[in-house]
Amino acid sequence: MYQSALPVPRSHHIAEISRELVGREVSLVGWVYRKRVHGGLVFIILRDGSSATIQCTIHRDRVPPEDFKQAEKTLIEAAVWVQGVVAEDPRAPGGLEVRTTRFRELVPAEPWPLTEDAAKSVGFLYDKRHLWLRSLRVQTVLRARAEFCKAAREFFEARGFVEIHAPILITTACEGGATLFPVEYFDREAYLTQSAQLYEEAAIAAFEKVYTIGPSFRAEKSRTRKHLTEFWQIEAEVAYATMEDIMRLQEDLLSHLCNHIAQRFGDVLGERADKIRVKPPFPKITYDEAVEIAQRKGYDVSWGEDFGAEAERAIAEEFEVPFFIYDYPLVARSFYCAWREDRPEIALSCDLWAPEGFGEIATGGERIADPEVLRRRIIELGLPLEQYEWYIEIRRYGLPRHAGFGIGVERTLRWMFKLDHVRMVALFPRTPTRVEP
RNA sequence: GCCGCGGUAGCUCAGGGGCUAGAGCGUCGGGCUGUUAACCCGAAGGUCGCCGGUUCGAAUCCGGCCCGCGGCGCCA
Repeated sequence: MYQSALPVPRSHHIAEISRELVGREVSLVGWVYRKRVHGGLVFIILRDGSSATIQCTIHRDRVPPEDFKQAEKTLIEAAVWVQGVVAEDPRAPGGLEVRTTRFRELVPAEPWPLTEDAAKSVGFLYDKRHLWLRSLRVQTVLRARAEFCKAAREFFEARGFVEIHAPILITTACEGGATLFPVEYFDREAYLTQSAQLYEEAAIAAFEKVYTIGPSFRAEKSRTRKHLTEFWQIEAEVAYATMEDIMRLQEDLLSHLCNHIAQRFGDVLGERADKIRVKPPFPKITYDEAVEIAQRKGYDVSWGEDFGAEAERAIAEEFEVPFFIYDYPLVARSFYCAWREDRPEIALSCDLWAPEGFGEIATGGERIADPEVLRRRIIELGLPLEQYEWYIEIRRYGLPRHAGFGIGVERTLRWMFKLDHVRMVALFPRTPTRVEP
């Protein structure tokens, strides 16, 4: 016979408790978020999977003796069951509380290591990330990440894109070879993917429009607030598209994501919700104009180089909404990048930057569609031609001009919520100094 | 990879050649029927990151190493 893992009745989730339930009896299951004992009165702030909390009051003379004893002894993060009557009370946080009639500790907890003092230690919090993610603050960001990806799917599905899942184990480098994580693959060496792009390019000859949401890995020892060694991208690739088309697609996508998050997280975002309610078109400046801004603000950028951290911040501080930088020098871009016919030193490539000093969140552009041009480019850059034969071969069978982009999930959410570090957006962030827990 | 800061109780930190290494929070025991990170009294809790050196004596000084944090570089 089937037996539930929940040995007690549950009538509501905490998020469902409202003034309409005042006077009604409810039974709740959750975790002890805070506990305060006042002799014959115990206050327990309960939270559950609905990411809401409610205060439960347990009076010694209103519950069975054993129930009171359990309430008095239970520790933070123990799983408990509470039955009681919803009451309005100005003394309760949020104005509502549950006047408890029955209490049971379902699963005990040891003393909770994440004390208020522990919050001062970033290293300790990430050491205990498996516990820290129970905090409401972390939950909010992770929930936003889930909504972010859901909204992206809605966006692409409504436009007829096909979702693909590109391989994680690869042998063909997409960016610089030095940044690949090697993996023992039987008697060969393989790598963890840096991007789904090359595989998306193969798939557009089947579906015309594809997208993917998945992980990317970069073996760079970058100690910054915008780098993870394992991060997620939303990538899309479109047949018959130009750089301009792909810029429009990015504007539409990011606007959709921003408005979705602003609507769902208006309460935590406060005034910032309006700030991120952006709409197309976004400002567009050339690389040369970006260099001018940097130089005007006192940062030295020589043509053909990427912007340093300070210059990037300075440029991004000039804007209030996301913006594009296009007409990048070809030397600063990857091997697959197409270029302007009238100015071969200029790539058909653009970056999408978040404003307010945040900087780059997405890169996109048109790819080389001609097999011979691509071959020459690979040779010119000294890349291992044999590994790219399949990638070139796609182009020998009717591959039209096409373009695509990849937008960083963590970086974009970092900007939306104005977070200190991209690692706050990852369930278990991976950085050069951290692969655990 | 470079520069800087740090590692002392479960957590945050103080101490900076010499009695038994301290405080707050948390935990445990006691008290308290309206708290909001409750409060009051008491107690337990330590490989002072690791290795070596100097010294009568090292948590403390010196050298090396490891780890973490912040920034830069690299990079999407």
